[in-house]
Amino acid sequence: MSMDDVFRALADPTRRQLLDKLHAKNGQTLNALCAEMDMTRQAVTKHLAILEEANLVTTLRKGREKQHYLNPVPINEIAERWIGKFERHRLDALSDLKKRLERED
Amino acid sequence: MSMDDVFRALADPTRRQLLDKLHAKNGQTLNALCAEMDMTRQAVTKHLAILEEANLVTTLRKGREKQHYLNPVPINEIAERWIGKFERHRLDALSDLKKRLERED
DNA sequence: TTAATATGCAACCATTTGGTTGCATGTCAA
DNA sequence: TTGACATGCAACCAAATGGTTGCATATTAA
Repeated sequence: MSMDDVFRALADPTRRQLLDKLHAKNGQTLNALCAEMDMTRQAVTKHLAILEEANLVTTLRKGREKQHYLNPVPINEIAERWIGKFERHRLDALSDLKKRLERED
Repeated sequence: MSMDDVFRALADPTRRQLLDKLHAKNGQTLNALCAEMDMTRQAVTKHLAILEEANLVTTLRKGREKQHYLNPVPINEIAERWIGKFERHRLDALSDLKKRLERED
């Protein structure tokens, strides 16, 4: 569960897609997460194991099912590494502006 | 310069080390960045190319030298993807507390 | 002009990665 | 109890990754 694992876990688009799925609906089971994924269940299992190793996903066994939960803490720590607090507020303001402008199209 | 490139770039510890070096002192040249790196200059060049591709580093040619600058914008966008604004403030507060406690040791 | 310095390009190689298939185990429900 | 369902484990493979060496190019300074 080192920071190194977090970065490695986030490097793969499939794993980020899994995090997005959990962000949309937390506590999903393996089979649920496999839905609409263009690969085998075993491949998804491997990805989830890497996410769990990185502490980005927590699991809870419920009978024969396994629920998966997103843990946002490590992601926040990434931002803190290279962005000072005030600089971040500035960047957030910029980002907000950009989004507002995009909505006007 | 897609988000995919950003995550891939951050996945390698050597590249994160290069970002740390630039965070400590911006505008360093290739040779300067190679100092104390346990690999050949060519390897470092490749890493910097990947960081540049991801728009995490911007370069400026000065004669025969090439200066490298850190760009924090893409990193901020990572945090925004999975952390809501208010949740982030909560996480920041937690992180601050943790740091304060660590200082007391 | 010429030698030293700073960077660029390309071929090559070992290891890691992301995926597969095949089979095993554990749990629920009829 | 037995079949269906949810997940786990392991061997295998192609492609990507991170590193090397060797040589080329461009700029500065003596």
